[in-house]
Amino acid sequence: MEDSNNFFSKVYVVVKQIPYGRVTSYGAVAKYLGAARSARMVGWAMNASHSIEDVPAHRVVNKQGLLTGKHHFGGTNLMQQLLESEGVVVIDNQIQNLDMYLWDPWKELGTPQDL
DNA sequence: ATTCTGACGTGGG
DNA sequence: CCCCACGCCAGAA
Repeated sequence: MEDSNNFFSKVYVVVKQIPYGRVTSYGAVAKYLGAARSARMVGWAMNASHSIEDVPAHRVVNKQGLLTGKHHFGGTNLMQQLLESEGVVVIDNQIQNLDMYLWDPWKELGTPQDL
């Protein structure tokens, strides 16, 4: 648990930096961490984060802006409700104006030097 | 130990 | 435009 000072921990750090009403993609986070081709692990980390820390997993979607992991949130449309609650327009598990809500780690955090 | 799957992404046909 | 396969790594059967 506390030994998750690896890829998982990195993912949590980045995801936790996502501001309110913002979203990012698994691939973006993965690439930011240097594992551009391990986007799957990001999603896997989210699943683990469920029992570790308060990681806003609902702010992490696939590159299409589709709420692929909404099924893992417990409820059926809980993820969508959370996003809409933050001002994000979500229709049929699909984020509208994704380009407007997309949060780029490089743009906000800069280079992954602290990681 | 082996096999498959998985909250993805990209590329090829 | 749609379908399929590969890569990546970790965990479960």
